[in-house]
Amino acid sequence: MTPTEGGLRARYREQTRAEIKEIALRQLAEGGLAAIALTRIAKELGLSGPALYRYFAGRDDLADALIRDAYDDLAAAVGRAAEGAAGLTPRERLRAMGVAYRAWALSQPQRYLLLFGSPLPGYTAPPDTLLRARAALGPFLSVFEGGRPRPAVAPVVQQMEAWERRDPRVAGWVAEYAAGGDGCAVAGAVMAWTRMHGVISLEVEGQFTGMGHDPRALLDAEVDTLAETFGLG
Amino acid sequence: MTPTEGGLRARYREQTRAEIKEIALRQLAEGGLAAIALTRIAKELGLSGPALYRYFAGRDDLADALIRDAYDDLAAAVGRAAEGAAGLTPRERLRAMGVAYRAWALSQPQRYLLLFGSPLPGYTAPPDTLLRARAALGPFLSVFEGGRPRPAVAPVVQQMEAWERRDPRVAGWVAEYAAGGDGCAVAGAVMAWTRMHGVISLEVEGQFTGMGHDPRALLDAEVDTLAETFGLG
DNA sequence: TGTACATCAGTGAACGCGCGTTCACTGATGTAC
DNA sequence: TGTACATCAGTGAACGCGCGTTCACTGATGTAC
Repeated sequence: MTPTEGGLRARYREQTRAEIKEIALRQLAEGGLAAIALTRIAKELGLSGPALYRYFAGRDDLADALIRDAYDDLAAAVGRAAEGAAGLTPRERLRAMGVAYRAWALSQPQRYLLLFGSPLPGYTAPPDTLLRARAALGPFLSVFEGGRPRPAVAPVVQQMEAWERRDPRVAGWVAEYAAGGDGCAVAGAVMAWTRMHGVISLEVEGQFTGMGHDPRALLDAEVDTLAETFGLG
Repeated sequence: MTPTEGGLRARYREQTRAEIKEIALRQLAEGGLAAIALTRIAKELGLSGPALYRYFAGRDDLADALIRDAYDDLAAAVGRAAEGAAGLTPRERLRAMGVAYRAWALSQPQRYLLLFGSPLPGYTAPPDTLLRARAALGPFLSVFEGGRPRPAVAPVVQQMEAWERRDPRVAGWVAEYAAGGDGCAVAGAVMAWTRMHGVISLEVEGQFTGMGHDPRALLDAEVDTLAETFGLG
């Protein structure tokens, strides 16, 4: 008998799974991915170590779940920002989404690094994370739709167009977020991603310590110059 | 008696230190920072574990040395690229240095992540790494010297100017690489850094897997648009 | 409504692992007179 | 040139640590007739 849909057991089970992930997130925040230890999670929950294997197949399985949740959470945060700026100009929407992206990262640095920091050698994320990552980037597509990119980024735009023609899943992804999307939309979204990551990851890692600038101003500059490069209004 | 300058013992000592770092670098390349283990280094060297404590005060001390070396190596690579492109236009020099920076990172990904990847919680790099990091960024200063930055980056330029006025060590740093350097030079160098890091770190971590673009083209686009933004020739 | 059975959550003991680091020591190498 | 001594490299044993994971098990909870 698989546990009934809304049965008591099934509900308790989901609740315990959630508690486990919650404690794991706290350990992650305090000491990074390496600090997540099933043994200590169990102790904190008042359970014995092996009990956790009722809820997760092992350490990697737990890590998978955390990564999935984090991508979905980030995608939701970016999505909310996009909705909130729905009526504004592309440039303003881009800025709002960039701010939301950064705020998400700063509020939980280790969780950001879980997604975009150094990968743990020997651990490979599950394949469906690719889709979740694209969902987080999706709202950026619509910003760059119909832009007039400058010649300097033309090669990237062309490569993205070719990619979209080649891979139907990509075309589907673009269509979902930007009905008339083209290579320009993909190129813009990817470049927004790399630029935000460049600033935010260094900030989150503390590499800006002792430097005389406001990281937020740096991010704004990146966003604005990107809007210029892609000819956004 | 401290070991004589060029004495036999001192030379052997330096040689063994170098061998230890060499093996540690190999372990780093294979499994990241977490994979560096004194025990296994000793075994590979044919020594007992405690023997390593003659050469390094402990694991953190060894990590310090690796980080110092890596920064110096990166700075040398960038410096060579700068020298090789000495006579060219600022835009061409920037591109040459960007290519060298990326090549260094790709040729030894884990070493790049040692410098710019997720920091190991609990470990703090020694203070002098700040100077070494600036040395690696130094050659970029001269590229942006005398540029005409667009309004979108004006806030960053102003912040950098204020920083330069406030902190004499920064002024010294700038003077060393760009005699007539100003806030524009610092802003350009920092933005070059964050943009390169954005592209290169994601590439090195494998985040571009399955995507339809050439990372090199992406880096070129970043470099070219940056040259435009700062009004380089 | 009661009973027999399957399914589940959780336990305690144990395995095996590699790690960083300290300690008291031995023997070789260099140095000072 | 020889001798006494300080300094160094390196050893082997040991400590203490926490980890992931497997296993056989007990008892409670749900389910089917």
